[in-house]
Amino acid sequence: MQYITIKDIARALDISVATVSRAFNDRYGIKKETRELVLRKAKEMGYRPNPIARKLLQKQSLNIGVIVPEFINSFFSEVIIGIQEILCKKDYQVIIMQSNESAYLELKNLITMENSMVDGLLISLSKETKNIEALKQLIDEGFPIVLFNRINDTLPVSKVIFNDYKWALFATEHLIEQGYRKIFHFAGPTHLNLIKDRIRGFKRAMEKHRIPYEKDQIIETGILMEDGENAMEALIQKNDIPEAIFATNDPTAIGAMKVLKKHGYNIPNDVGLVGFSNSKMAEIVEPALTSVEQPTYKMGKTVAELLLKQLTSKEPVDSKTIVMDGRLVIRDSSIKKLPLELNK
Amino acid sequence: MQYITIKDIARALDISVATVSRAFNDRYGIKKETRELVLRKAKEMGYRPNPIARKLLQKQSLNIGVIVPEFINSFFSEVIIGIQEILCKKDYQVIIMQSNESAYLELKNLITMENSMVDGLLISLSKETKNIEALKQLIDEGFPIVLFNRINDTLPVSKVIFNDYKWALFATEHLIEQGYRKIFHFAGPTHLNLIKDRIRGFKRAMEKHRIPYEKDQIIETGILMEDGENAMEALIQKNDIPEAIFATNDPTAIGAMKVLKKHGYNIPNDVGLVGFSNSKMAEIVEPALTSVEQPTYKMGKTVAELLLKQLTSKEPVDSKTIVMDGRLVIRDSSIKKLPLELNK
DNA sequence: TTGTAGGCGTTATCAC
DNA sequence: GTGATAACGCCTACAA
Repeated sequence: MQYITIKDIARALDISVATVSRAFNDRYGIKKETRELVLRKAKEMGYRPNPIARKLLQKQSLNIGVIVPEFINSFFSEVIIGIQEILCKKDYQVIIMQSNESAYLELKNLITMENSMVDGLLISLSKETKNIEALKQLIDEGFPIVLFNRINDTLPVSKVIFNDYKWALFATEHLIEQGYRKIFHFAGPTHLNLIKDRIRGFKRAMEKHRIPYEKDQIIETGILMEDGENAMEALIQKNDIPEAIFATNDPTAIGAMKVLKKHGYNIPNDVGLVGFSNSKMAEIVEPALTSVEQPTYKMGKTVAELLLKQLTSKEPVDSKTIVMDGRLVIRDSSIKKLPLELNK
Repeated sequence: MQYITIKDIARALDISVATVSRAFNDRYGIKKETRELVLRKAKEMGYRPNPIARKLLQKQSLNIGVIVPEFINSFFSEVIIGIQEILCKKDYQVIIMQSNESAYLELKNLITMENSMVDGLLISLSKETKNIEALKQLIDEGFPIVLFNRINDTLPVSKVIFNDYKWALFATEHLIEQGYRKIFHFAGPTHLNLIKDRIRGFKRAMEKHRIPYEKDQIIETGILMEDGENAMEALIQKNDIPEAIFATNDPTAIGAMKVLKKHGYNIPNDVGLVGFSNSKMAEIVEPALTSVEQPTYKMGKTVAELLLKQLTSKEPVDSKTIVMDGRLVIRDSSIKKLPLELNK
C-alpha cells in the first residue's frame, strides 16, 4: 500500500507543501482557486491525510480505552455501543479490553492502555478489583477517566451509575405487593458498590413494609447461573424454601429457577422470582422473568459524553456522578396466578 | 499529561538521543554500562516510548479493524475475543465496528477504517451486503483482508468459515433418526453463503434418507426471534404443522418454540426442534434446544492468525479458505420421549 | 497569498 | 561505541 502525501500533491502541482496543507486546513489565507486546485488534485490522486502524522503533531492519539469485565453478556456490549456512538462521531477510536473479571488482567489492560497513549479511559471494574492504587495514581496525574457501573466510591473521578438502591427497593417491594413475605436476596460480591446498594435496597423495602427477615436471607452467591443454582440447591437441602427471591442479576435468578423447577416447585405460585438487568434470557425462560431494566445504551452515551467534556474543556472539569434510572419489567415469574386461572 | 521523551533522557544524561534510542533497541552496538545507565534513568524518569512516533516512522498503525454485523449476540463477541487474544499479543490494537446488518453502515465503517489507516481488516458481512465493489477494490489494491463466517465466495481473499453444509446435514439427519419425517427448514437470508450451505445440507439429508419434501418446507424467515415466531404463526394459520423444524439459528428456533408452546404443541413430541449456534439461550429455554455448536473462539484466533501471516510475510500469501468443524449438542427439544417416560 | 523552515518523537544511516 | 543528522507526514510561525 503506497499512500499519497501532501508532498506528492505539492510536487504534482509545483507548489509548496505548506500551501497544500493550508488548502485542507486554513479556511482563509489561501486563494480560492489554489484551494480548489489542490482539493481537486488531491481527490484525483486519492490523497488521504495520514492520521498518525497528525496525532504526533497534536500530541493526542484520538484513542479512548474501554475496560470492561466482559462483553459476552449483552449488558456491556450495549453500553459499548452507546460509547462508540458518541466517540466515533468525534473521530475517536475505541479500544476495548476485557478484564475477564480478573484484577490482574485489569491492571495489565490498564498498563497497556497507558503505554499505547490513549487520550482517556472508560472503566467498569472487575468483580475482583480491590486494589485501586494504579488507577488512583493515574487519576491523580490528571489522566481523564470516567468510571461506570462497577465503580469505586473513593476515586475522585466522574462516574455514571445506575440507581441500584432504588430499583432493588422497587423490585423487592413488587414482590411484597404480590403477597410474598419470606423473601430472600441472592447477592453478588459484596465489595462491589452496586451490590451493596442492591442489598441496601432490599433491606429498606423489607423494613419499610415491616417484614422481619433473618441475616441469612441475604446470600452472597456470585454472579453466574451456576452460582444461582448452587445457592438454590443448598437452600433446598436445608429445606429452607423462600417464598420469593430477588436475585442480583438474571443469570443467578435463572439458575435458581432451573433448580426450583427441577425440584417440582411452581414459579410464581410456590416461589416468586425477580432478576436484574433484563437480559434477553429473561424473556425466554419459562415463566418469563421479571427483571429490572437498565438503560445500557444511554449509560454508554452518558459515560462517553462525560469523558468528552473532560477531553475538550481546557479548565479542569469537576467530577460528578450521574445516577441513571430504569424500570421494572414485570413478567410471569413474580405474578401469582389467581386460583381461577390455576384451574384452567 | 506531560510525556517524557528520549530527548529528555539524553539531556539528563548529557548523551545523544541516538544512544538513548539504541539502549532500547540495538541489543549490541552500545556499551553495556551505557545501556544500563540509560535504562535506569528512563525508568526513574518514567519514560515510555511514544507509539505514535514509532508508527509514523514504520508506516504502520498497528491497528486492525474488525467489522461485524453486531456484537450483542454472543457469537461475534466470542469471535472477537479470539481475535483479540492473538492480535494483542503481537501489539496490535483492535478497532471494532458494527454494521448493524446494514450495507450502508458497513461501507461507512470500511471507509472510516481505511482512512484511519488500519493495517488490516477482518470482516463478517452484513446480511444486507450485496454490493461488494468497494471491498473488491481494496482487496485488488493488495490491502490485507480476511473474511469470516459471513463471506462472499467471489472475493479473492483468505476466509474462515464454518462447515455449515455438513452440520446442517447432521442436524437434519439427527431429526430424521429421531423418527421425524415432515421436517421444515427455517432459513435466513438466502443470498448469504452460509445460509445457502445450510439449505444444501438440509436438502442433502432429506434426499439421502429418501424423504420427499416440498419446496415450501424451506421457508426464508430472517434471523430474529420474531422471524421465527411469524413463520411459525403463519404455518399454524395454514394448519400446516411440521413434525420437526431445523432452524438456521437459535433465535428463530426459539421463536418457533414460543409460538408452538403457546398453541399447545408439545416439544419434542409433537414437533422436534433444532437450532444453530448453540447460544446461551439454547440451554435455558424449555425444553432445552438442540443446537449446532460453532467454535467461535477458535474461529477468531484462526482469522487473526491468517491476517497476521499476511501482515508479516513479505511475499504475497496465497489466500486460502479454512473450514471449521463443530458439534451437535443434543438436548431435549429433539429427543422424542418414549411412551414410558410420557406416562410418568 | 505563498514559501521556507522547524518541530512532533522515533529510528536509521552515516561519520567519527 | 557514540554522536550528528535526516527522515516519517503533517502543521504553523515567520518571512517574503
